[in-house]
Amino acid sequence: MTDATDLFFNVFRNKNRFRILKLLSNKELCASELQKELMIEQTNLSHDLKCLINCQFITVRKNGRKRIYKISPETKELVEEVSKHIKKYELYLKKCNIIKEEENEEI
Amino acid sequence: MTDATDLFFNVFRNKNRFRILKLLSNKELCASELQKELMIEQTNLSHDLKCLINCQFITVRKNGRKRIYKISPETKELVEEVSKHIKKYELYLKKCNIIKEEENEEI
DNA sequence: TTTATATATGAAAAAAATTTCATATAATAA
DNA sequence: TTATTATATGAAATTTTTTTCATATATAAA
Repeated sequence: MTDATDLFFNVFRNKNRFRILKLLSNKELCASELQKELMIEQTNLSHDLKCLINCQFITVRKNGRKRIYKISPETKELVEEVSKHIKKYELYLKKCNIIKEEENEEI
Repeated sequence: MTDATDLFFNVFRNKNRFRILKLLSNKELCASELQKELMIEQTNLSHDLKCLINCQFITVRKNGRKRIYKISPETKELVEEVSKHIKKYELYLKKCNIIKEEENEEI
């Protein structure tokens, strides 16, 4: 069951994890900086960071009592490609939502 | 909460839905043909197809008692790009799995 | 028309993922 | 040392997704 496709989506499917990866694409950040940006619970963020580390999508290094997170070059490239596509098909994707909303109105 | 990123992942995150899109990238297929290829439950497939139709990632047309599914050109391009990336980083993604397995062994 | 084939649907059950909570650890400052 | 800051962890609770089940519908063949 765990082929490359699964592994890819296991990590990327999560909105917060994807947002973390996008932030780390710009520069290295520590957990508290990520927390401030993403407005998510500390403990929650910590779980997501662990997930990303397990998958080697990001790496950590200690600096005082902070931990600095860094995205891997391969993952950075991947995030940029996916972001590009989401942006490119934004209108198209938003249309999907309109259809869903119309469906809900019918009920 | 429903921005383009969410919408994108809502559809693409599912393994079966992604496999459907990959099959439809090659040629139009009816549900029973998809079922044979994917080896998934009829009712299950039907639910996934509905999801993809709702999002306009695929379209349907009737032909006798069969329904022929067709991927949209934009989605086809998107699937190809993501597939290309998954293939490119296959080894890298598989490493993630090894790490997870090692973690499990420690327990 | 009855039967068979192809597909859809909705609700319940099951599984998986995410969030919350309570607490732990590690490093530095006081 | 003790307190504080920064982050991690595991388990329980919650939420979301997927699967299953029972049944419906639509078309064509017999």
